[in-house]
Parts: sequence; structure tokens; C-alpha cells
Amino acid sequence: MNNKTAKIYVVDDDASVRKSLARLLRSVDYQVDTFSSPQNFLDLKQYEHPCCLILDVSMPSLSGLEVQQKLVSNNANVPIVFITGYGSIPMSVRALKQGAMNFLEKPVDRSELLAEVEKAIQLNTRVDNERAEILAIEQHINSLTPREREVFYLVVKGYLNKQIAAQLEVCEKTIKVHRARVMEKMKVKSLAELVHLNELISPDQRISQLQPYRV
Amino acid sequence: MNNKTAKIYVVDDDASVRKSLARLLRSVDYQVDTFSSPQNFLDLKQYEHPCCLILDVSMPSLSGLEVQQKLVSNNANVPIVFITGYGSIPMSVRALKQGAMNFLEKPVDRSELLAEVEKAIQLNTRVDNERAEILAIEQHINSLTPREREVFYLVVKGYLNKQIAAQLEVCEKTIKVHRARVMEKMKVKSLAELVHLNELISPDQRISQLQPYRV
DNA sequence: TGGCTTATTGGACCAAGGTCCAATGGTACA
DNA sequence: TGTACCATTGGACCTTGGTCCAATAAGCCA
Repeated sequence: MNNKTAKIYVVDDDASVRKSLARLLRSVDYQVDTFSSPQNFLDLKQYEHPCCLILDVSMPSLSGLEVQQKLVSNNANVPIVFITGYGSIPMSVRALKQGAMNFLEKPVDRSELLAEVEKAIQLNTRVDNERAEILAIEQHINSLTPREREVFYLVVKGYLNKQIAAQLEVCEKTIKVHRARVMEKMKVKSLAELVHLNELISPDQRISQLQPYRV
Repeated sequence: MNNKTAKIYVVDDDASVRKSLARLLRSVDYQVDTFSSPQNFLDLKQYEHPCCLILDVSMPSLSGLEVQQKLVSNNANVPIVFITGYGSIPMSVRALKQGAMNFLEKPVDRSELLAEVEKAIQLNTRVDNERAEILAIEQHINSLTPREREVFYLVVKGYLNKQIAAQLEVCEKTIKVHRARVMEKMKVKSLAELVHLNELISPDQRISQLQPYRV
């Protein structure tokens, strides 16, 4: 079941922890990169995918929470499993609120850690796929001319060609031409697909059943 | 800015905590109900809305986490702000993973608690609205006959009447009739709206940018 | 059994959308 | 300055969808 080509980054200032985690993770065939310095890890900027980060909270230079903060603001798709020797409840709350997978206390339970890493890898893959999908759609939209984009948004709102023509003050014939180009550039064959694409890139910010109370 | 008609439920076995919290919350014009027994709170089953629950973690009969578990399995829309005297990191992690708004340590900072309650109330309102919207759509779908429902799902997939007719092995005319009834019963005037409704009730389980790593 | 809903089909007709053909004026960039 | 792209429009034609009219057959429930 493990994704054998996944890369696990381990960031901890304690050499013995790094060594022990690396051994554990390699024993189940993950690729492992260890870092004693959080800054060196952040300097990578580009991370192999699928990946996952095992991050110590308390480090002298840069705290694990600060590392997480930077990854989040860079919109990096790197799921984090925190590990900590002397953590506090506020720390764990902040970590989870910022999207950490989990927050485990040292000494970590080996099977619990591995399970968490596997979940992280799977989520990372899902997010990657989702982002690629959205990026492709956005690129198609970027290939639309300004006029085509206007028509696109009115079409997915359900307006008739006639109504769009009236609103843009051109004749219906023109709208037909734009509309045909929109369908072609967006690579769809039906209005239903076009509306679907639009929902994917600008969904109502819906609240999931699984996570009802996160804001 | 406060929602003055909101109901705050306080569940804590410590009478002095209940009294102090109630006084604080009433001072900013919330309606407050206090419970010393978690079971008595759960027995309510129906909760006033908008509402929010301030829940102690450690109670003799039923722990706060168990109360949360029951609310979640009942799919109750009641956001929870945990407060605890002797909590642990695993407790806070479990609470947040199950969707708690926050997990605060006693003695709680009054302004922090009030801010959290206000956020909870606003979220509770949003979730209520969202659920009502989805419920209305589902009721419309339930009013469809089996055949109409089949046509509905094929229509929103972008199939032509002709294709639907072939797939269901009836003539195109019949599909037109079903389709017209679907539009009427679903209370929409355009295919775009119909597709939109369908996306609302069966969205791809997308992962939000704000909470990238929750599963 | 009689009335109800459901599912089905037919004809006629109109509205809307999609697709060929072709053309014009404007702007931007090399 | 010329080429390329963009926005616009026109005509002719066909397909698709939506809306009237009306009708038949099957199944269900009181």
C-alpha cells in the first residue's frame, strides 16, 4: 500500500532523532532527506512530490511553527506531521489550525507515525492532482480574449445568447461566434461541462461535513 | 457586531466556572444555558440556532470529547469551544480533528473566549444556511419520479436529448417531457442553473486552500 | 372498480443554439 | 508598414430544445 517513491523530509536539530527516523522510514522504502537546519529546508523552495514533512517544533533558530507559517504563505503543498518533546496545547492548536496533519509527542509511536506519513502522502497526491486540474482550467481561461471571457461568465450564469447580446450591446450573431470559441478553447463539448469547469475554479466556499467548524 | 440573539450552551461540572462564564457571556448580551451534566445537555437533542457550545473536557460522567463525538455522529450543527484545566496535547489534537473551533486552557482569557464564541456563532449561521439550501435542493430531487431522476443525472452530464433517449431506449419526445418536468420541479429556468444545483449537492470533495491537510 | 400517478408517444410549431460560408475595422507588435 | 490577432457582423442552413395540443397503457391505492 505504501507509495514507495515518496520523499519524506525530516527536520529536527537533534541528530539522534534524525538518524532514528530516517532508519525507520527507509525500512519501509521511503526516500528520506534530513535537515538539521529549518532554514536549509526552506531554502529548497521546490519539493519533490509526493512528499511529507516531519517537523520538530522546538528548534533554536526557527521554530517548527514558523517553518509551517512560511510554507503556508508560499502556498507550498507539503503536509506536515509535527513531533515535539516539550510541546504545549496552544502550540498543537496553532499547528492543526494551520493545517498540520498531526502533532505527535516524543517518543513517537512508530506505527502511528508511519500511518500518519502514509495518510500525508496520499493527501499530498490528491492536492497535487487537484491543483494540476485547476491550473489547466485557469490556463484555458487565460487563453480567452477579454470579450470571450465576458461571454463565458454570462453563459455559465445561464443567460441566453440574446440576453448576452443585449447586455454587451452587440448582435446575437457575435455572441454565437464568441461562444463557439469559448467552447473550443475551454475544451468542452457541452454547456454542462462548461458550467462544471466554472464550479471547479470558483466554488462556493462550502463547509465540509467532515470539518464543520474550521474557519 | 455581536449576534445578540445567539444561544450559548455552557457545559461544565464546576459550578463556579459555569457561573463566571454565564456572567461574562450575558454581559455581552448572549442568551446562556448552563449544564452541570453532559448527558442533560445531550438529551436536549434540539438546539436553538444560532448557537455555540462551551465545553469542559474533563468531567466525571461523560468527557467533553465523548460529548463532541455524539454531536458529530448526530450531525448536529453545534460548534464547540473546549475549555480545560488539565488537558493534554492528544486531547486537543483529537478535539480539533473532530472539528472543534478551539481548545482553550483555564483560566481562559476573556476576550479570547468572546472572540472565539463570536466566530463560532458566525460559522454556525453559515452552516445552517448552507444546510437549508442543500435540504431544499434535495427535497426538489425527492419530488422527481425515478425516470425523471435518471433524466436529470444524464442532462447535467451534458448528454443531448437524443443520446439520453438512446440510452434509456425511449424516443426523444419522451425525454423532452421528462426534461421539462425536471426543470419545473427543480425550480430552475436554465441548464446552467440545473448543473449548478447538482454541483451544490454532490460536489467533488475538494480540499480547501485554508485547510490543506485535513482528512 | 374508479381515480390517481407515472411513463410513454405523436404532431405541430417556434425559439435557441451550432456551423458553414465570408467580410470589415481596429490595434498591437515586429 | 505589414502581418497577426481581436471584435464585430451578415446570410444560409441545420440541429437541438422547449411548448403547445392530445392520447394510451400500466400500476397503485382507497
